Amino acid sequence: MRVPARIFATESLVEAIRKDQSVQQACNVAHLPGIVRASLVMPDVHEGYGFPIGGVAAFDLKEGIVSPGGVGYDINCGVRLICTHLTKEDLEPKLKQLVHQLQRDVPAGVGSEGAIFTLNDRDLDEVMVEGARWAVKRGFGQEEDLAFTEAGGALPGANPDAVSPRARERGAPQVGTLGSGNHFCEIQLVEEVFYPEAAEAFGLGLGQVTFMIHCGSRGLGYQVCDDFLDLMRLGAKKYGIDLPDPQLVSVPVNSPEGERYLGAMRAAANFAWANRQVIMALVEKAVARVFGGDRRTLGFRLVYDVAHNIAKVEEHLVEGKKRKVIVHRKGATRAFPAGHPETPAPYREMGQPVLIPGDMGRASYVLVGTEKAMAECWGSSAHGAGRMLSRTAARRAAGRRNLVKEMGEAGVVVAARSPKTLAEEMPEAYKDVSLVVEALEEAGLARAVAKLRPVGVVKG
DNA sequence: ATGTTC
Repeated sequence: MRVPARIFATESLVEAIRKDQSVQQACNVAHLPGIVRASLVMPDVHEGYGFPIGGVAAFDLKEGIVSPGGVGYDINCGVRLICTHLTKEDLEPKLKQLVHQLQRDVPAGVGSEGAIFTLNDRDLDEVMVEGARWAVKRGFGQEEDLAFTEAGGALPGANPDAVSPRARERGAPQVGTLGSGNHFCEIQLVEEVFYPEAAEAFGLGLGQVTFMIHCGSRGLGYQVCDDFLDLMRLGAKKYGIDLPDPQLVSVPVNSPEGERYLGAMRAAANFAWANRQVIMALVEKAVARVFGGDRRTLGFRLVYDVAHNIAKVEEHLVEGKKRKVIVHRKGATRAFPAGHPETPAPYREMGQPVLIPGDMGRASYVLVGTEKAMAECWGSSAHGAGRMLSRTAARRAAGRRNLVKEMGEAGVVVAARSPKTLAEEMPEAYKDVSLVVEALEEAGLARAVAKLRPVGVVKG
C-alpha cells in the first residue's frame, strides 16, 4: 500500500463492514499510483465494483490515475431535495392522490422512457454539455434552481464525442425518468430539526412537506462506464499500472484515455443533472395539479442537488499547500464547509447541504459539511444507509409478504412498479441510516440539520 | 445501478 486506508465508523457499523470485501477493496485502492494521503472509507461503506461504495480517493494530476470503478456504473447518481410551504395537515387528505399523480407523471422502472420525448443527436449533445441548464431552457424548472445544484448543474469539460453511439441510443429517450433499484421519488415530512439556523437557511421547518428525488444517468451513464472499463483493460497494461484487483482498471489521469473517460464521465454527469432537473419539474406539475397554485404559492423550491458518484478536479490544502487533485467519490457526498465559494450564497454561513437518503420506512437526513471533512476527507461525507442484505437475500427474506400493505399500515403510501424491486428495497435490507449519521457526527465529517420521514414513495 | 448476460 502506498498510503493507509482510513475507516470512519462506529463500532456497531464496523461489525457490518467486516462482513464483506469493502475493507480489502479500500486497501486495494491504496495501492494505486498517485493516491494522495489515504484511501478513505465512509461509515455506510459496502462492497462495490473494484472500489468500495462509500469510498473516497484523490489522485495527483501528474502521477495519478483515473478509474471508472472509482466513480461507479451510475455516473452522477445523486439526490435532489425540494422544500414546500405545504404542511403535514395539508398533505394528509391528499396523500394517496398525490402518490398516484406522481406515479402517473414521473416515469419509473427498468428501461423507463418517454418523460418528454426522444432526443435527437443535437439535443443530446446539448444535454451532455449544458446539464440542468438545458432543462431550464426547455421550460423544466427555473434559472434559480441552478444556483442550488452542485457545480451549477453542469461540469465543464464534457466531451459528448467520447460517448458511444450505444450509450447515446440508450440515453436519448430517458431524460426525465427515475429508473429502478434504490432510485425513488419520495414525499417526506420534516420530523426533527437538530440545527435550527441551518434548517431555516435551507427552508426546512418542522412539519413541512419535502420531496426527495434519487436517481442518476440511467442507461447512458451505465454504458459509458461499461465502454471505458473495456477500453481501459488495455490501457492499464499499456501504462504498466500494477493492479491488485483487475476491477480497479485505471489509466493515468493525463493520458489520452484518461482525458477521454473524464470527458465522457462529465457528459454523463451533466445528463444526470438534466434528468433530475426535468423530474423536479414533473413533480412540480403533479403537486400543482393536486393542491392547486404554482411554484411561488406552494413555496416549491430546490434546497439542493448533490452528486454521490463522480470524479472531480478540485483544489485542496495538502500539507499547508494548495494542490489540485482528482477526487473520486463513489457512494460519497461532497460536504464543503461554511465559507466555501462553491456553497450557494444563501447557505454560505452554514455550509453545503449534505443529503443522505435512508430506506423507505425509516428516514432520510439533511446534514451540513464541516471544516474537518474538508481537511481530512477532501470535503466528503457518507451518501446513504448502506445495504445490510444483498438484493437476492432481501428478496428471499421478503418471501410472499405484502410490502405495500405493510408499509401502508406503517404510514407510508408506496407505489412501486415491480414487487421484486420493492422486496430488494424493503427497510430491513438496509442498515439504520441514523447510525450512519451518528458516526458522521462523531467523526466530525458532517453536522445533522434535519430528519425527514417518508410518507409517500414512488419507485421503479 | 443496468433495455437486470450482445
